[in-house]
Amino acid sequence: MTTPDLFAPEPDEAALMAQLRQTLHEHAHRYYVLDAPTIPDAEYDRMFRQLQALEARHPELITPDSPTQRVGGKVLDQFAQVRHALPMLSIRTETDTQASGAENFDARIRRELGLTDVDPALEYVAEPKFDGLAMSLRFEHGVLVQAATRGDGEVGEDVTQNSRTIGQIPLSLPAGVPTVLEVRGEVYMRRDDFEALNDKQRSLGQKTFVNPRNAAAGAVRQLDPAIAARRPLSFFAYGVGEVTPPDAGGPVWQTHFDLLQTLKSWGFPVSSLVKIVHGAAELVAYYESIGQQRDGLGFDIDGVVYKVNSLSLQSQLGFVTREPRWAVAHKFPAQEMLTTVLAIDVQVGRTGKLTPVAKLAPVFVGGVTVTNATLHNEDEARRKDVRVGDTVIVRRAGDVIPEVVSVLLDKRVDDPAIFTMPRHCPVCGSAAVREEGEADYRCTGGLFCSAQRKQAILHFAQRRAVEVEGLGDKLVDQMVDAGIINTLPDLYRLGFTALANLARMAEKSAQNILDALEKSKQTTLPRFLFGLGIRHVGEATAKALARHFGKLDPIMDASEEELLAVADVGPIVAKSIRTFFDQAHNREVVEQLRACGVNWLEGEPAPVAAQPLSGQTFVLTGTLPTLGREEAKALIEAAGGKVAGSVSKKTSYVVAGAEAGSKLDRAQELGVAVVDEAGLKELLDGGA
DNA sequence: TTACCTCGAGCTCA
DNA sequence: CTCGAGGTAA
Repeated sequence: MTTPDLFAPEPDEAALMAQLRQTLHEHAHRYYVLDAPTIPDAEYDRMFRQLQALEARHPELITPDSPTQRVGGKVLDQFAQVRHALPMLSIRTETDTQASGAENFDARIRRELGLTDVDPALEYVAEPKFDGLAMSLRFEHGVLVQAATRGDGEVGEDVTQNSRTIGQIPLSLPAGVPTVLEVRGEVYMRRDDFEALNDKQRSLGQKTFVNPRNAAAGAVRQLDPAIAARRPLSFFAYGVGEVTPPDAGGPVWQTHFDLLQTLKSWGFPVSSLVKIVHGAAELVAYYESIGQQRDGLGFDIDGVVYKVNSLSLQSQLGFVTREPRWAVAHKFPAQEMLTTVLAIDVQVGRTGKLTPVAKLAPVFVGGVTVTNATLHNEDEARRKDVRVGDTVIVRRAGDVIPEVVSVLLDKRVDDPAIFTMPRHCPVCGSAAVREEGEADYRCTGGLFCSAQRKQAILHFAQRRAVEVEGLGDKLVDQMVDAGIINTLPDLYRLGFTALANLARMAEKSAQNILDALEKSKQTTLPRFLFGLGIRHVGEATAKALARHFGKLDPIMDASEEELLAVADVGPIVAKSIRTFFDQAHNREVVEQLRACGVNWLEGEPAPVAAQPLSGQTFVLTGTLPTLGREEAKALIEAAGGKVAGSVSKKTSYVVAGAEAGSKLDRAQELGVAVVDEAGLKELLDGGA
């Protein structure tokens, strides 16, 4: 034998380390997930320190799944982007927040599956909808390698380091798990942990969090994992993403419930409130039962989720665009609170639209402090009859936008004046008029109105338009108020001194703005078009116009008829574009911007794509053998056709499926051509 | 719409 | 220390 290398680990040290890791994993699972520790904390700490000591001596033996690695991460300077192997889809929300809303889901599923009343009740899994943030955990060969936020569903942020600090997330899985396993679930904060955290924050003189969800979201977004580790987070698994079985064999699970049970056996926390239920009545009962338990749960939920249990039925049901047809989120009714109306302000938008906004005494509703609620327009304000001084019920509708539900009339005092929209713009004093058939009043001041000028500049400078980095609303306010900017081209004529004279604008900031302006000159036609702020021309239309014409001048000179030839441009949009470029001052702005050096690469007009169905109108009736209604509609529209709701002389074809109704009779009366699904497919292929 | 985190930079006071 | 901008999330 040669002289032993003094620094090599003894064989039994390596084994001891492996064994410590294993034991610590087991106890961590009992402690964090099962909430039933079997050894004293001190004993756990002793083993943990022993492993730490061994790892300090043999850093090469540290494994990424070692319990000591939960807090070892380094401070990041930003989160990396991660593309999800399988997109993280969103779940459709049932709009009816009565318990009976659950029946809609059951009815929809039965209809999609072609079941009748005599067929037996369907099996569902019902689970609470946790109020936290969605997370996807990727395990390869049983080791946690990546954790990502949901992002836009396709691409999220890599928050692996922070996820490792969450005790309930296993770092390694038992042998025999799939080689690739993505577990999806919700990171959240328990209410008691949230309270304790806020107590601690208070005692440290640091700011407290408004609600558990925001505290959890904040923790996950920490660049320093050491801070994240001090925020007590929890996790519930509710599904999977990519799964590659070791043997690459057939389906791993038959039902969603099996899947959850397996995840549980592998060490993931799965809610004990997850239940198998049958048929509409049990869905309703589940919703009611969870609603009653809600306050006592120890964590926040905002509803329940129903899923079809059978995975084969799930795949049979498939997806509508990005949402699975086999699941639905059923939220509890939005929380409502009483507050008073302090004032009704009128805001002026970019297009001059006047919007009444109720200024409210601050109330805490559904986790946030609400102080504003839009009243949309005069009719809406009158319909609700909101007046200054009124006591009103507010809620957060559809999750986010605060809404005045109603006025408590018996609490009204002094008979305040009915709200009327001012006939003059509150900012510039120009006449405000309401066109025939329109709901909105508009300030007629145009660019004379400083509010509209500000909005126009902000719109032009935003990221999705020409992007002037660092130019936000406060700065635009200052510049317009100081009179150093009036029109868009003025932006590019700004001098350093004029800028540097503004508040909080010293040399460095002024130079940054000038650099950003210089950079923004090189842009693209769609961005520029969008940035002009032509009514009804959003990003999509700007792109379509740019693609169709290739250059700006032909767009400025196009007749309404020529504009109508652009995909998705109808008479209203065409007229709006024409009106915009008919105004001399708008053309002047464009010329001056070009003269200031704003430029883009112009292209060639795109040949009008051969659209096999353009100009033709279809009406769908009955159930088609393979295509869903939405799918058929999308296919027809993609081929340039239109789908109408009822049959008339102008209808080109009626597409009839099984159990076609009166529309088929009407087609025959009018002599409209009738085709089946196969016939439709031929038409779709026809010109392609 | 509100809340959170992060960054760069200006302001304020020692 | 404070502010504004910019990003993310629900």
